[in-house]
Amino acid sequence: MNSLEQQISTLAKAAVKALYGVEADDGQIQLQKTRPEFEGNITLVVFPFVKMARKAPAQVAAEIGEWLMANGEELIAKYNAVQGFLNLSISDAFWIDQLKAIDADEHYGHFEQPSEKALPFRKGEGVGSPLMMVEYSSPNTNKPLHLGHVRNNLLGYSIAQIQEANGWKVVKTNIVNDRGIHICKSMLAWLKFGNGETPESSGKKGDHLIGDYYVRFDKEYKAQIAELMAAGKDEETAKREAPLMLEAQEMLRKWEANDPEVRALWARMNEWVYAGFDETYRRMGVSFDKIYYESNTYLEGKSEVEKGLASGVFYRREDGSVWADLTQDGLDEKLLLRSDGTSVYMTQDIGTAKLRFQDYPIDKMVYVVGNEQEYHFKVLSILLDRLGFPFGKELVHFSYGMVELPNGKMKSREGTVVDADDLMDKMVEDAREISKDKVNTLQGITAEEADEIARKVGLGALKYFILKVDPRKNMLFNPAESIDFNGNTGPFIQYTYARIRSVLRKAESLQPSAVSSQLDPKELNLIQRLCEYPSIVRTAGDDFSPAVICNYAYALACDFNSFYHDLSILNESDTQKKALRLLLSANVAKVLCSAMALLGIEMPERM
RNA sequence: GGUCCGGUAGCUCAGCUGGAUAGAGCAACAGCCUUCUAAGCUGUGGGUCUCGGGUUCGAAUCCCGACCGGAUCACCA
Repeated sequence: MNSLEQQISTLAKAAVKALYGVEADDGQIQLQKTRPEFEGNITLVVFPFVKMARKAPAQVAAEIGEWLMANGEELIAKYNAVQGFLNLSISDAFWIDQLKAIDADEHYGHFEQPSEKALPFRKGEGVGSPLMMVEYSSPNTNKPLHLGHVRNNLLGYSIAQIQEANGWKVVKTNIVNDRGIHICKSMLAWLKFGNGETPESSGKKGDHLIGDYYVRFDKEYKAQIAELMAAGKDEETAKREAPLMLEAQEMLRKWEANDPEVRALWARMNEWVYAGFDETYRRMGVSFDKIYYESNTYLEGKSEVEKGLASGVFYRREDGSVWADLTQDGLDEKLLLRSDGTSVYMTQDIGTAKLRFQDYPIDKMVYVVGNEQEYHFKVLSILLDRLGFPFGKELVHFSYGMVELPNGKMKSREGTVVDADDLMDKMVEDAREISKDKVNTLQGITAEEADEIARKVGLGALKYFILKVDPRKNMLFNPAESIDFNGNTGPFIQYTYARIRSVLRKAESLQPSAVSSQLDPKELNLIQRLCEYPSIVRTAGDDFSPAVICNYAYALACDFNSFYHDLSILNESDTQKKALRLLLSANVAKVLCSAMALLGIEMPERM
């Protein structure tokens, strides 16, 4: 609730008290933005008072309207009552004050402290902002990043920005799954079929090179299975006994036993992958404050499980495997250590949590991981809590939906993936193509500037396309249809910004003190929109939803374009009106830029 | 089968803490550039908000029940 809503709310309560002698509670004060087809800015829904007034809704609305006009201290300029809706027109002076306040606030829309709703269990104990750790990306090191990872990375990065704006100290982290059978598969295929190929020798990006051998492994493995089945084995047996699989498993055992050769190869190939990932991350514009590797955390997890075993949180079965009993919580029993003593995913996550908590005073832990792992995180939350991690019980699994292709899910091994690097290339290329038609507006720019614009716009289109969808929902990506640059898109918002910047470049300095005191409806509408921004940031933070920011930025850009179309800024002869429009435009640009920054989208000065 | 999530225009999606005649974009059609960037603006057509009950002044929104789609319930990650 912003200050206007607060003021109206207080006045409305007083009106109800004075007119009908009843104390209205907060839940009965329902305010909404007035629909465009009616006159007014803010609307009070009076249905809740109809019973206590024992009058027709329209009459109640009119009575409250009259009272507010008489007692509203010039805040309310006009009112009209339509059925049970009381539409209030707020005075121009109020809006102009709001605009000046927004202009004066360098960090408009950013908060010092998290909202009440988001406050953690350690409330008040620490000094300064509470700390939120956001884990995202978390790739396997056997293949390059694809569109699914892109959604994860963009959501994770954006959520981190949004929470920072909401007053959290945020640590972005990445847990790299750098060990396991999948990496061994790539390693083995490379040894057998690679002929010593390196990123340098082939010119391939390291992660792509490794990914190629992962696919190669699968191909050869399937051939062996087919061979065994042709020789009379059933499928299960063939899968289990295929020589390549046995070799890969042997390699994993050697890795766990610290075999120097296997470890050296593993380290070398992982380095190739990291170099490739770094490039993709840099291009995507995401970053991390701290990176953990599972090869370093899984042993920590084992010892945590041992401790839990000693303290009776877990139990050991006859075959030596270790389990947690979650039946009290309505869940199953969960394996933590296999009978051969090796760790599972859950074990590693416990170990990672331990190290993280040693490294940072975490108040809130957020895992950005797909919705197929909801059960896993439900269990992890309970286990961390039982093991005594303060953030365990309230950990947030920021669960998002899959990215689907027209023919279904993406599968790395089957090659039905949209590669992250290719996709970014394509987007930037498309942006460059489109801007070629705009030579008249972009004349005189250097090749570097043109590259920068294409990069920002192409990536902006991609990021907005992904982030505007409610994270919880599955989303569809059709590679055959290119992502739009018109309509409800990133470039639309960037274009709006570039237009404003162009106007501001041509204008003299801003003079907030010399603005007009009269507002055109389009101007008022824009100011009102700007006023919504802080509460939008709060909602996006509380709900973990970059989509909320997207919707807002789009609405703001729409409002501005309508204003821009109807009213002249630089050619306005009334200097006070001109000053107001410049001030307004500058602040729309500021808020658009701020909102897009929360999405990780950069704004071009011209396009 | 149990649990969780989703179903809104031809397509992609908003709206969901109950409020006025359910909104955008794309696609289709018709207009607007001698004037601050036309990646823009304006208009037209397009809906059984999956279905059936219930709650109430009022339901796309809340509750119950179907149906459809997805995820998950591994000594996988």
